Amino acid sequence: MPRPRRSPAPQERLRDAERTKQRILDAAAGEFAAHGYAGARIRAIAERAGVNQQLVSYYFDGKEGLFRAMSEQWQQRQAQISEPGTPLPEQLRRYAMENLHNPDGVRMVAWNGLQYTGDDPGGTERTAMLARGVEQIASLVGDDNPDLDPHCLLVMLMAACMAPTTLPQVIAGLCQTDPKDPQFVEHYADQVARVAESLGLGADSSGTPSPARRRSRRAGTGL
Amino acid sequence: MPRPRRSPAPQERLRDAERTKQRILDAAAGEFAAHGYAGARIRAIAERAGVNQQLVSYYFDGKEGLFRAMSEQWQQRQAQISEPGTPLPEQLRRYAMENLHNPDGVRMVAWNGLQYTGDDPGGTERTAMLARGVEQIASLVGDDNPDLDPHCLLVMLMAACMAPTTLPQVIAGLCQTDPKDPQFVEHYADQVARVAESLGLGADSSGTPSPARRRSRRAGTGL
DNA sequence: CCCTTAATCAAACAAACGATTGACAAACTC
DNA sequence: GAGTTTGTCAATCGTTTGTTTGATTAAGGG
Repeated sequence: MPRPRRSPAPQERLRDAERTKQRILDAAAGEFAAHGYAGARIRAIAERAGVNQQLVSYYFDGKEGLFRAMSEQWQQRQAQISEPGTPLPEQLRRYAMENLHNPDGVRMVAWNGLQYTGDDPGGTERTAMLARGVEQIASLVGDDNPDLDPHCLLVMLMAACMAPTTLPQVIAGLCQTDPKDPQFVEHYADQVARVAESLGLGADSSGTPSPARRRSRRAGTGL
Repeated sequence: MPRPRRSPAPQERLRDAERTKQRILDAAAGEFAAHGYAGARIRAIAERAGVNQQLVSYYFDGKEGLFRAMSEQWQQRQAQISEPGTPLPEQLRRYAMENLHNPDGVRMVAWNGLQYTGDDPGGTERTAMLARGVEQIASLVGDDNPDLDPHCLLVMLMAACMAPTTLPQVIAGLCQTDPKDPQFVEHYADQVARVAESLGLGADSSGTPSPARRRSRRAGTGL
């Protein structure tokens, strides 16, 4: 049995600063997403990460420093999930599905919104990503309905996508469903996409017709 | 100078349990709305109310009891601000204006959403109020677009209305505006109403055409 | 193999939190 | 007006919080 003395693959060391830092960051993401900044507990984060509580102060600048570091890394990842060239309704459908596949990310944005005091750690990337969406909207709805502000419209759609995470009480009361139920989230995501189509956003900038539409049609509204 | 010994108007007493309780409730609303449950401080609430901290435990069942009592009273008030018979776009415009006139109310709903664990203190009234909105939507959009779920649509619109409070970072980054600026909020509220109209919700159930539309028109969308 | 560096931990610390205690005085009862 | 009730407060308590200290041990370089 060959004993690898200097294996090229980094063998599992007992002490690895980078690995430990990442473990803490991941644990922090879960804890902050679950309870917000004020509700999160350093002890709980350390326990999740399986490390001593003191390491949080050792590697980061206390609770606030950890929160800032975690926010930046998180948003940096988050800003790279959008594929350009995808039709808007499909993009919205996918973002609404984040309520199911990445609820922590959605919650993070929501917490940051309520705790917003003027500075937005790592918000530049998200803004850049969203700006592309604004352009898509502008090119689609611009000549059709010149009184609609693309910026506001995108904000509305984004808020709408996040509703299963941000307004679960309302959904539970109104739809008589568990807001986390995969079937409902899928239904809701579909509805968001359909609303976007109804607003005339059903084609991407290259003129490709939206493939997501199924039985949806649009008769005269009488307006 | 007549000294009123038994004035019919309740003269200002030095000690008035009901008045103090209400002061605490009001202060609690401001504090909880500003910082959420975990971030709110009993000391700060007592300071806001101008009373001794101990009175919170005396009149209510600790922090949690105070939060519950405050939530119930708040939502009970909140559920009575909707005037039936108002066209949906106008109702939405007014609700979006709450971001300006009653930001605490909007923030309360948002905090409750993120902290939702299954029970919703006093959510029955809000559900009843929103159920009327669902019926309006159903009667308006039902035969026009049978694939749109009125429940989901109302949830989306409500989340969209709350965006200036729930997603101020996004608005600040995307619209280059102060999300609290009255001019912007007015603009945003107008936009929400216009979107509702574009979705075919521009008339109330009695068939009255929407009075809120100004320059908005509706050409063929090409769909 | 020794010695320095760095990663980790257990224990303790001061501050802040929510809650309790006991005293006191205004308001009400008779 | 005496006595009971009750609204209020100052002071303090036990707990939890985030952080710091000092010791311990793995890792790496000579």
